[in-house]
Amino acid sequence: MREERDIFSKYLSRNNLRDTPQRELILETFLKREEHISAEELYDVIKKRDPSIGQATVYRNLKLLTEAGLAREVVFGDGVVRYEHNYKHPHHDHLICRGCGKTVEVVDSVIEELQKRVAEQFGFELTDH
Amino acid sequence: MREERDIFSKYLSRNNLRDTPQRELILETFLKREEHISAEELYDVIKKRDPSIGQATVYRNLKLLTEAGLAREVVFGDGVVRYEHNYKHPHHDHLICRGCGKTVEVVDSVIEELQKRVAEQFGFELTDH
DNA sequence: GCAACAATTGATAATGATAATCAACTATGG
DNA sequence: CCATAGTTGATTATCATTATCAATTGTTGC
Repeated sequence: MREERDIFSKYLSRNNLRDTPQRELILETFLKREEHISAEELYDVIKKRDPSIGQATVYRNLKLLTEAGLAREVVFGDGVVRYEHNYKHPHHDHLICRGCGKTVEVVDSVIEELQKRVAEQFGFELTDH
Repeated sequence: MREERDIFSKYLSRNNLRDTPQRELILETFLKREEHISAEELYDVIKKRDPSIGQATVYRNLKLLTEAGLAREVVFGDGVVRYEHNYKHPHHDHLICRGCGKTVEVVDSVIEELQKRVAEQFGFELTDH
């Protein structure tokens, strides 16, 4: 948590961005959540602590956290972008139940390696999937 | 093309749905396209042949084609659903260039098998990814 | 500490893709 | 050919997200 905070404030000053109470609240709330969360959901949580916060601010700063390398976008295909931890939370895949929406995080190093190889075979550099 | 048409009309009659010129035009235009296409893009193409067609009709019937097993939705994460052939076009993955958007279709049976295995290991039945 | 200035915020309007609505129209079975 | 139920096209609504903009607030140099 301290580390993430450091990364964030370094990112801010390095980019001439400002440290605001809203940003700190958003960062803190995001870090507390271990599962992926949408901007809307995070907004709902944050509103309880600071009802004056605007949802645009949450959207904006989740993007900022992504740029700072602390968050990562995940797209499940239901039209909602979710965010999960990126710092010290290595890449993984998600199994998503079509029935109840429950998700499980999985990693298979063999699959990962094969995917990379397939991509390179076609002249692609694998950044994500 | 004949086969697809048969599948479609069978699907229609089996479900008390009607055969309309719009549906035929949409099916035909969709079948001609080998690459994935969005509802909007398909609408643009179809408009040239029948300017009176409504885009809602295109959206509706692409869904219908999907239910009939002729089309399949693909989600690339840019907020647009695209459709590709499903009949006699087995499952594959897409490599998508972040720069130019170019896509390549790939299949790796080892990856597929491993994915299935990982899913089952967590009690999931793999339907898609 | 404070003025000056640029970054940030919150509210709100705009956007873009897709879905819902509904009156007019049309395919199909009898 | 008629009745009925499905379909269409136009339009409005929705939902997530982004843009706008005036008001506010960090920050930096003095």
